[in-house]
Amino acid sequence: MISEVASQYDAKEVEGKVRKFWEDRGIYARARTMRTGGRKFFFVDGPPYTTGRIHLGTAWNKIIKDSILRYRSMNGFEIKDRAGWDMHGLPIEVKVEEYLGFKSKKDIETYGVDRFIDKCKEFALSQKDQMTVQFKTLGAWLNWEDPYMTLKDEYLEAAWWTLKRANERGLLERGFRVVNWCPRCETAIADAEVEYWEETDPSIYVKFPVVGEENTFMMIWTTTPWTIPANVGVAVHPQFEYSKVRAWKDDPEKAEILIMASSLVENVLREGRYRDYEVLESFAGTHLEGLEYSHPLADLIPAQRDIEHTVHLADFVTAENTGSVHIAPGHGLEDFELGVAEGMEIFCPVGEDGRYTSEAGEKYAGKYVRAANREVDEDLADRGLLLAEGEIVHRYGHCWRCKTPIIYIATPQWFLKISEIRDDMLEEIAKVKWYPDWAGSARFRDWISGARDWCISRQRYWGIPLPIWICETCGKMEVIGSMEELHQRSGASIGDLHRPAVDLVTIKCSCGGEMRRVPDVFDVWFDSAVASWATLNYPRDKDQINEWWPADFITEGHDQTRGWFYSQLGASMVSFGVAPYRSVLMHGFTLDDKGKKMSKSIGNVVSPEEVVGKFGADTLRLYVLSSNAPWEDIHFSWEEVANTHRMLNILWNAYRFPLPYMILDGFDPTKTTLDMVKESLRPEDRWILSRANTLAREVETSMGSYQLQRATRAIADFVLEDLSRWYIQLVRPRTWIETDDPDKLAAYATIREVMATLAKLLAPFAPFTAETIYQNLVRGTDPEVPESVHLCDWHRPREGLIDPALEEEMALVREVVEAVSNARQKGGRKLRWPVAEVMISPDKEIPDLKDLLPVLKSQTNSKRVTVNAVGEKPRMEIALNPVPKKIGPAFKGEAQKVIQAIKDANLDEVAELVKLKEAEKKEVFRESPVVFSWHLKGYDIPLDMVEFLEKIPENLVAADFSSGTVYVDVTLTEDLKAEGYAREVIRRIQDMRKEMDLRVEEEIEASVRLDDEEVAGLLERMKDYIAGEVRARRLQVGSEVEVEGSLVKDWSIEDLEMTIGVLRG
RNA sequence: GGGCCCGUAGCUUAGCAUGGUUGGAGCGCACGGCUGAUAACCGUGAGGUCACGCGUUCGAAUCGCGUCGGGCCCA
Repeated sequence: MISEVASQYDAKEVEGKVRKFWEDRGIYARARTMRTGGRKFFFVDGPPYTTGRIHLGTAWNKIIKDSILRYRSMNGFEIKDRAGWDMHGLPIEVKVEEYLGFKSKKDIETYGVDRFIDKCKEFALSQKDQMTVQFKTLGAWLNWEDPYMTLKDEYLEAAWWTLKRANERGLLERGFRVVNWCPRCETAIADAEVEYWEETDPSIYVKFPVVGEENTFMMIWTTTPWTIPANVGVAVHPQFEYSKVRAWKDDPEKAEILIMASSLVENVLREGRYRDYEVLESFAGTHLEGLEYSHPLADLIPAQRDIEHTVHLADFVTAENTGSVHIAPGHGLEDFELGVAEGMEIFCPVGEDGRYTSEAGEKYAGKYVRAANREVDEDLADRGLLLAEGEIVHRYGHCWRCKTPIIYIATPQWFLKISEIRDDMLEEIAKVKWYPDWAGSARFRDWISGARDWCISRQRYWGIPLPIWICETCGKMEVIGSMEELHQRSGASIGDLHRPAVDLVTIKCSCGGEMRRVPDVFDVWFDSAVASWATLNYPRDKDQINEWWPADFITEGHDQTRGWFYSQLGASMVSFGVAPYRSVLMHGFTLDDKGKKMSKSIGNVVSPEEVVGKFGADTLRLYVLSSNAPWEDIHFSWEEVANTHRMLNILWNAYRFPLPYMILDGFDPTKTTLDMVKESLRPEDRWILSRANTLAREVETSMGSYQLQRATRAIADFVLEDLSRWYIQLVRPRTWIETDDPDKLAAYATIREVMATLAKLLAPFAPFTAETIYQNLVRGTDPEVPESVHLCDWHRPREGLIDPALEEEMALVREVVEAVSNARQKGGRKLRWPVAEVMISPDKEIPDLKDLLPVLKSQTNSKRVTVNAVGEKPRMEIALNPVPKKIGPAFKGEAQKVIQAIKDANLDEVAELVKLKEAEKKEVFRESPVVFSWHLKGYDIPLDMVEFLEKIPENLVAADFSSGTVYVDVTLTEDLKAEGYAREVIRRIQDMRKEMDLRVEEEIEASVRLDDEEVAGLLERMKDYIAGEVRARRLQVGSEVEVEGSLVKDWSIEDLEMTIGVLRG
């Protein structure tokens, strides 16, 4: 049974019903199980971090995934699609710390690590649940019942196993390295976790006293005075030229000797407010190598007294500030590398809490480094070693969770030696199919080329514990790969692999000593890095991985180039030596309408709930899918969202329009199939069927390269242009036919077929609307078909129904109708008034329109349509135009008479002129030109003195289309007038029926009073026609008519007053 | 500072890999039309230094270089 539907597209209602239907009938699960045995499609969900709220970007991400998976499923693929959740790490720790009011790690220890971990877990799980609901609202079909969660034991084991593999392959290394360090969180953080923004910092120029040369200084510049206590060297560039200058302020006798890059001398002396200087000597940087200097604060920092300070050569030095760089290997990455290479002491007198240790000397010990900047400046100044101090605004790194400025300190950490497998990685990504291509060939490639060793250890609690045990006695190290292995090695059974339980497990070493776990946890990026096998429960489950791995497809935002695309590749190369994915679609970001990033502080954030609340999930889905190519950023625009919604509303109207008629006629598509009405199909029916299948082809092609915007735009264009604006207009009169006319049944069957096709094409993108249409028009009439549109096979284009020639013809017809519309407007004749003739004059070959002439006639409301041969035009009236500029000089005094004679020329005389002009045209091609003259009333008039003006006859109005011109004859005859007035009256009565809320088939009695005898007479002639159109049992028209009815209204038609009454029959 | 991407009407965009009639649409605006899809729909019109500059070419929105603005990532 087909049912009538709401007159407005109500997303909330539609989506609520469909969601319930899916749940009640277990449609999702069936969609997956029914494809068992099909070609496998392994999709790995990039796990969103469990923040509790999804944003527009994550919504878009899941919508893309869902559309592609639905499409694949309909195409017969057996799909693996566990949803994933990223649940460990600092962000949750920080939230829980805030919630508990903690300030440092000590608070956590006091509170109890076990209780803290429980809280983190609780937090992560509840936020996961909240987000699941939000994703489901979007219609995103993933396996939500059994998602992979990074906090599950089997997931932890996947990470453990991977690290064990890394160790077996010699890619795990413990190293003393300089790392990004958050002094508040007291942990190393990854490069990816550092957030940069502008910060004001000191900018100081410091003089380092050269040993053995009185009053001589190496000049260095720094923005981190607190690193001066850890200084152990100075670097200069071997190729730069340096100068030793004698500079003074007031008294030349009190001059100092300063060493710096020659090109920067002026700059440094200006900073130090020197009055004048002289260059003593200049030399290459190499000349300075080995030069010894003393630490400027050696008297305050006892440890510095035993360190030898010298100048070193380094390529990373730039010609800025002084051209000499202060080197503190304990506090800088380049410093550290240079320090190790040059055998410097790695001096790091700063603790994990960001405070100086006792090694920094009594004066500094216990002070927070950034707060000590001022004090270091003063101490330098007191010793006469501060040349200048100022401020600088520059980008500085911060902990992306707690926003504390990071510091660099040298600490022992665990690393994966990515630098050793970099080349293999480059080789592997070349085998991956990237959408768009440059995401892999340019962007990702660049990133990997610069890849460094990956610091995977964190000094935190809520994460996967590093499965590394070290013997306290002999230092032997062992990496454990699973819970079972841990049990076998230690004898201990623990219910949960998280801290702190795992910290207590000890293993007997072969030396007889006791092995303890290193206290670190994994960098949270390592969690998601193992997702492609963890989601298959590998290594616990050894079978699935053979069936599915590697992933066929993943898709994430372009920030994941350095994130998940990379971390997964790294972990997979370490474990398996190949890339974990076969194809990657990189998508964009959602920005605001001005192209700016959405941020809470600017207040331009739009949430997905807001959009869904106002317009519904299908609108949001179609909007994000169609607005851009997936890899471009979306500039979110409410206006465009509203526009998308409008399209859905039009689709809804197109869908619901035929329903009442079909119901009234008891239309049963299983009994009246398209095949059965084949003979009755009109050309326009064949046309819309052709268009629908052409559309299917376009959608398929676009999906082949993940051009979701092309697929969805093609569908929207079809709905608006072909279905709503054209086919529905053409088919309307046929639905009013009352008998069981084959013509009507053909229309019904066509509409149903087109809507069924459209529902399937729309299913991946607007699953709710598609389901609603399908349930009513397809499933509702045929219990044999699949229960849901999402259980259907994809609508493969039916080539037999595609007729390109017909599509071309119809395109032309539409152009002509448009042109006629244009001409009518120029001629002041509205469409309701029929015209006698439309004449098409092509100026080039056009397709044969024979089949479509009835369409042309009805849509242009004309009595006759004529198609002329190419170049043939209606007979023009020809006006002669004398050219006074030429006539004047030749005829002088006679000129005015000649001009008048030309104007007065009779038809015969004009005909002679036409003949001459044509002859002249041909003459051009001959060797000897002949001068023609027109003999008129005794004058010989050279032809260039007369021009033709073609004048369209009064009764015609013209308008151009792409292949010619249309002429519309707007002459009004009595018959045309009668019909025009009749249609005006019909339209008013229909309007009143509508106002009275009458059912389509209900009968009425109507009366029309007007004071114009002529028009009354015309209407009288059309009485039967009018009565038929408005279903009036009785109709009275005239000046004496007594108007009565349940509704009486006055109307003004073409400046003529009428009173119309409608009585419920 | 570096890499990759983007910049077309007030707004959202097509076209750009393979340079070639007057750069297409939609929304919004103005005017008109249609009417049992009706809080919908259709036509016409106005609206463009194709971010800017230089170059290649007979010819550039399209190719190259540079500048500016935006995004992601890095330093």
